[in-house]
Amino acid sequence: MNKKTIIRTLEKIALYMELQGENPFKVSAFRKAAAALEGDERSLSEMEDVTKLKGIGKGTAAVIEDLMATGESSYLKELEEAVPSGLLPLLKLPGLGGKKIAKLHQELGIDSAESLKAACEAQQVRELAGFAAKTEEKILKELENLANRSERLAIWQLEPVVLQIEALLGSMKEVVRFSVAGSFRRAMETSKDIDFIVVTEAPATVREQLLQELAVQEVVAAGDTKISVILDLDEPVSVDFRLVKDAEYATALHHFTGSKDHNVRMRQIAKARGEKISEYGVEQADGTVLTFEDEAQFFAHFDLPFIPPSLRTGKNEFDKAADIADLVTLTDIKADLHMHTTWSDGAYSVAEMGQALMARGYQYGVITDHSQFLKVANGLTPERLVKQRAEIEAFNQANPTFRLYAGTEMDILPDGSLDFEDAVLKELDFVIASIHSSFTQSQDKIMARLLTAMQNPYVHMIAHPTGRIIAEREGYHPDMPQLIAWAKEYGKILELNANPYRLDLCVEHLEMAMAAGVPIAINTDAHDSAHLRFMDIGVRYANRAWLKKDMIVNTWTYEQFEAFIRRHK
DNA sequence: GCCGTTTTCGGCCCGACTGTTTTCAGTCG
Repeated sequence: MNKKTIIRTLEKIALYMELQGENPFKVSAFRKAAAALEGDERSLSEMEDVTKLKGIGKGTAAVIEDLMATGESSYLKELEEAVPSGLLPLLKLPGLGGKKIAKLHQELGIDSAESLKAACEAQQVRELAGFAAKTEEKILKELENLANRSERLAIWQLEPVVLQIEALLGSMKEVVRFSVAGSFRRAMETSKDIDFIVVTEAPATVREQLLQELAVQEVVAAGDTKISVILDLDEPVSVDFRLVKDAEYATALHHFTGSKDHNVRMRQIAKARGEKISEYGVEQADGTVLTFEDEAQFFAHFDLPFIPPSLRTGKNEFDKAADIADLVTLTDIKADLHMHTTWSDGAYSVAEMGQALMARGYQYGVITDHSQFLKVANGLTPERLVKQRAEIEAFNQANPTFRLYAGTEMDILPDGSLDFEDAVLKELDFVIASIHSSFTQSQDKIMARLLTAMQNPYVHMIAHPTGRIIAEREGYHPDMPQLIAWAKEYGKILELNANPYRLDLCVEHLEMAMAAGVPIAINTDAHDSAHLRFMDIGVRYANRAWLKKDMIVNTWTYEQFEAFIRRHK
């Protein structure tokens, strides 16, 4: 019996109890027990007594023991017999929670979306106490939506929308300051919607402008403090705007950045001190409300360091607060080691990319166009590589305060060989090896290809090591513990590709790499100078894995980096 | 169901909103 199964079982029990209209605190006790197991890094066999964990008591421990002894939970079985599984999807309907669904089941025998639809159409639902015609109509409408509603949207779908809205808010003179919040700010791979905190003294004007300027498909709510719209883009995107006063900015931003679990923990901390946190401020025992200039001051009030948004999981950020100082921030980044130019499939020249790197305040960077195998990307032959190097050197001559290196993103070919001979690689400053083809090969073959690259003395880094695209493509499933072991053995860098399409390595793999002491490079894989902005996403994503900054290659100084790339020469 | 340096009973994060009621329960983020 593994830990994940136990966690899932406890969560499933909570779900079924919810559908019985069970006491919400009892339901949340099972969720807390699951979270307690998840938050503990030890395996089950390493814990002698689970009830020692905060959040696990007699009841939940009994379920765990049952699972360990028999492989299943008799309690869950009872619940499954009592509650039709067809009710589970109904929890996804906005406006319906456990209590109402329990009532529909008990009073009308509803056991599925189909029977709920029939009952609404027969106008039986409006007869129940607590329900009426409006609720019935809403349920019918949401049942329609349930079928064709798109799930969470990927970060690469949301990022351009966020950028566009930021430009709009930045152009509005009534807007004092603003920030994106929610799960996007926490660098989650997918989000249900986008949240913005907007400071203004003229909410009505801002509201009208937003509704006018945005591609609004549907206005869900448009009050003085909250505007909620669905935008008509490639996919419909829900966006919430919270309009607040300047003094409320920090606490509102914190509140709407979440996560929910993080907020719960913060409020418990406040409560223990006789204070009360809300989005409007921190209420003192005497009733006065404190507000803060920014989130850092808000955290400082509770004797906490600034907790970066992507760490706000409610799981371990309070226990590991002392480690936050070791984490990377955008200002630590001194370079970008993976980018393309017009020599292959990029949109800007070598000089333009170099200028863009300098404009970001970096010390160095590497041009890494594709190699000859990638014909669709106009990959470079050895001859063109030589010509490109001359152009890079010319840039360096003209810009002595910055250093642009000549590199390549070389394909690892389907047959396991590398796209350039050692004689070619030897002449390059920095060599990235990556897989862009034959993703469906067996894991053995994929690993054999990666091993060739690992063993080549001129290769410095493996880019986007799994080949995944978020919510689109799983990639080629390398044996990650093995790959990380090789990286350690052969002294290679593994990439955190910061392009929001990829975020590869993922959080879990980054944690494994860091535990093994393998250096990571956060790179944008820019095909356009504007893509250099993805570094921000990469840094926030790296925080989620608690990557220490001295393990991150592109926080190194020019001298440190130089020493690393020259070590075999 | 879980928890306790105000505690073994009484509270468990907080506030807005909606739709139902006519003062509030349920849902949501």
